[in-house]
Amino acid sequence: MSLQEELNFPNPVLNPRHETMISLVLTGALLTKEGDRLLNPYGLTDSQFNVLMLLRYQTEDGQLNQTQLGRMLLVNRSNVTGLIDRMEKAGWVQRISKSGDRRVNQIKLTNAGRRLVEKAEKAYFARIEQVLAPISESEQIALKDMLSRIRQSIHVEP
Amino acid sequence: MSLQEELNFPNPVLNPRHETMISLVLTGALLTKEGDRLLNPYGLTDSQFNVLMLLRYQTEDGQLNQTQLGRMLLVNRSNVTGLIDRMEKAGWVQRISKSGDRRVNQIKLTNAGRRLVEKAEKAYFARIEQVLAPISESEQIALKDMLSRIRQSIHVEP
DNA sequence: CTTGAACTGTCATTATGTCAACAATATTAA
DNA sequence: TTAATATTGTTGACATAATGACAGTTCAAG
Repeated sequence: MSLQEELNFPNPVLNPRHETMISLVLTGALLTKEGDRLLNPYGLTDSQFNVLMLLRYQTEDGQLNQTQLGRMLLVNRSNVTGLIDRMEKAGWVQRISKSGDRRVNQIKLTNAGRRLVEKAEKAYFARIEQVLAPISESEQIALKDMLSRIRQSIHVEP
Repeated sequence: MSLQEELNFPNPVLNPRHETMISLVLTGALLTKEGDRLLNPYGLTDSQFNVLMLLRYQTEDGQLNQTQLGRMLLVNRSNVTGLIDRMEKAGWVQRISKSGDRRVNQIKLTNAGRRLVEKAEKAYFARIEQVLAPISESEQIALKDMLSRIRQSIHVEP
């Protein structure tokens, strides 16, 4: 199906670069929405799942502070306040004050949070397998390489 | 630069499918943020620019109703109300009641809206050229094809 | 023709994201 | 040591998005 049909456009997108751009943004958005849909039965949003996964796989000692979380999620640290507020209220993480730096909140998975992410990631990984099934292993490498080059190119000053 | 470095992760992402997934979502998010950054000097958000572009290039008669806009932007029509409210207040679009169906608002570019999108799209297209420059024409075709297959695969029932 | 279904736009609620400003705390320079 | 600078988390204002409910309108089945 063409991009034009997918988006209910009456006219084709003429500029090929523009079409590639739309295709990239659209795919990212649809994958995010699909993640949200999949995680909904677990009471999780996509952002909350990402926090749980970071605390599970991307810590030195099981803890990350809010600024580190913001950096890894690529969002402003002001967002992390509310995100952790809601997750703490749900009982999945807790704030622990850091000894030696009273500015810092260390965030840590609770047992409930760990159990939840273990369940949710199973469904998530299974769905990823399905969604990426039509891409062969060598294609996947080529895809990652192209995406990486595009991201590098964004960071170069316009 | 590896995905791990880009995201300030202390550990690598072990599952290759998961890494591809992260790469796709990340690239879409960064491109969207870059669009927002680029459009900011014009007083536009990414969503508002998309509305202007749809009204410029994807209409039969210069008009789209709010439900059509929602479908083309891939958002719920309830969001379009506020989006058009703000754009109408800014003077870029106007609501026109449809003769023959009193439920419908037809949305139309104003002259100010047309002038604005003509300026903004120049900067936008120029930036797209830069960002996608590291991808050759044949790579671009392969990329679009892979992305299209992934999107089709999302729509298949899990 | 009337009744019920479908569609359109709006609104409230919730969650996420931006940015700018702020107080508290740490760190660096003089 | 003191003064300037930087960092951390929070808050408020604003924009976007999903969902569910609603009234008004149109359409279709009977």
